[in-house]
Amino acid sequence: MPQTARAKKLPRLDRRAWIAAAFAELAAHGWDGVRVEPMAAMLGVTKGSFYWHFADRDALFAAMFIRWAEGRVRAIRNETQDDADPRALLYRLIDLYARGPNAQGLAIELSIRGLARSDSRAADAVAMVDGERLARVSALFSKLGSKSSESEAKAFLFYAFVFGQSLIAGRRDASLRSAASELIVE
Amino acid sequence: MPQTARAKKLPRLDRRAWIAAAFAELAAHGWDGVRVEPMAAMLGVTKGSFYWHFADRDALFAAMFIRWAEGRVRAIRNETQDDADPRALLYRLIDLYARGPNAQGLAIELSIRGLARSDSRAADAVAMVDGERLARVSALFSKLGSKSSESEAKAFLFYAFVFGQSLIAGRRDASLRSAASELIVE
DNA sequence: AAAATACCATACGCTACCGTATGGAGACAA
DNA sequence: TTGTCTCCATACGGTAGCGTATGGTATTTT
Repeated sequence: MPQTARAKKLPRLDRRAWIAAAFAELAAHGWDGVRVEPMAAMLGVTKGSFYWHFADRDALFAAMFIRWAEGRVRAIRNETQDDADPRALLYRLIDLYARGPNAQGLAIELSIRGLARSDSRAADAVAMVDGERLARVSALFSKLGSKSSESEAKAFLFYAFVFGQSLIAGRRDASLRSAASELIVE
Repeated sequence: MPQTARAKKLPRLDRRAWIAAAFAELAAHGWDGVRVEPMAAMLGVTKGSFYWHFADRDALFAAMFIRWAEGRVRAIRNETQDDADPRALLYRLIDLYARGPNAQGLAIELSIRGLARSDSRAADAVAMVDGERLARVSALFSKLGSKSSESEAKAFLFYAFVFGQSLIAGRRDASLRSAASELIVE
């Protein structure tokens, strides 16, 4: 019997497709959701596909760490490249990480940071991303007139706030958030 | 044959013992680690014990949410009750949540906050805790001379920083942390 | 066209748990 | 002592998912 091609047009999958699906599940249900067989069903294939592209489930995780780190580093570079007003850029960054549209990316970030406490590869990935982000934001504060040491402290405060704020309370209080933002940027 | 009492003296377990063990596993391996049979083995009993004290695994989770919320509310009340210098109290709170000894409690907190995005009971628990914490810290800033609205914003910033800082980087930079702390408390 | 290669289906064994059913063992009361 | 109640052991059936083995189809290469 024919192997029941899953969509007539059979768009063979590659690693990227699997990784993308894995990130979607990670955002929706955490690491518990990233399971081979259910994902295969959603993609309309079987495990056979997965185990051709990846050695095992752990190899998928490793690939996710690397892809996430690369993507985040590229993102922060783009977001801080245009030389607009540094102050406006900072506010834009806060919005970028706090607002609704990025809820998925935020969930992914928090999940990876959660794993980083026990998985060294995940820890390496967040260290890389944090290093780049802190350096970029620190540079912005320097442009605003802070000394080197002070701009580093402000950058640390800035990012700690951005992520901490995402952990606290429902996103009901946008006014509280903006008020707190002003306290940082001055 | 005798039922091989697990320690000669057989200290029967109660709900509290199970919940305590569950929190230990949660801190160490996340929600994935909170599993009935492995925990029973560590406690030196069998599942029979668990399913006598709890209806199922989900009932354990529910109990953990409640216990955690109650404990955290009690804790923040104790920590802000003595009327020492508000400024010193704020610095002490930062240390309390950031330093090493509380790594376990922090891991638990982050795990629960992670679940809160999909579990409404967990979300209720963190909402209760956040409400109490923000109220208490807001009161401290008010004592320092801030207006009502401003002290709320500062409390929000304060707690966002405290938790965000725990997510960022290894705890290598204590100096960065203290410098950022001063930026908040002034 | 034939052969090699890339990608996937099918089927299987295996382990780790969940939850249930039932029957004790030990304490405490009558 | 005899019952009753609390707490746990043992044993079982069931499911979900991991990884493997093997063969089949489509696609590219020669």
